[in-house]
Amino acid sequence: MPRTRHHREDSAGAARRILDVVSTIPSGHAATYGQVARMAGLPRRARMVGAVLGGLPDISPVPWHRVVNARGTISPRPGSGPREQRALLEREGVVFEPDGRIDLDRFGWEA
DNA sequence: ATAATGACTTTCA
DNA sequence: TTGAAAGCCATTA
Repeated sequence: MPRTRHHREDSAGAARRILDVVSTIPSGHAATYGQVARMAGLPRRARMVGAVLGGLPDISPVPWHRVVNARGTISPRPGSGPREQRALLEREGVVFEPDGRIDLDRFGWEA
């Protein structure tokens, strides 16, 4: 393993912890990127959570669809991802308001 | 080493 | 409540 002097850990370790947290989000609920980052011990790294999820293979056991942004909406991105995400969440009983947001007070994950 | 990016978040008018 | 701006940080170029 290459030594990256003065770092607490490598990105692989961080990614692993992020995915561990995401894997813990219960069906029918959603957590925010920032929340996942904090719970993974990586405060202020919401963007990294998005990057890690974006790197998941098409078929993955990780419930990536249960992660939304702080506004309670599905973060836009090119491709069919957003549509698929909403479908998966609705399939679990998560309700979307007409403005495309979900009520985090109701469906947010409280660990 | 500098600059641009982006599945983000917080602040402010 | 809303949109713009600024803040943030690892990754890429």
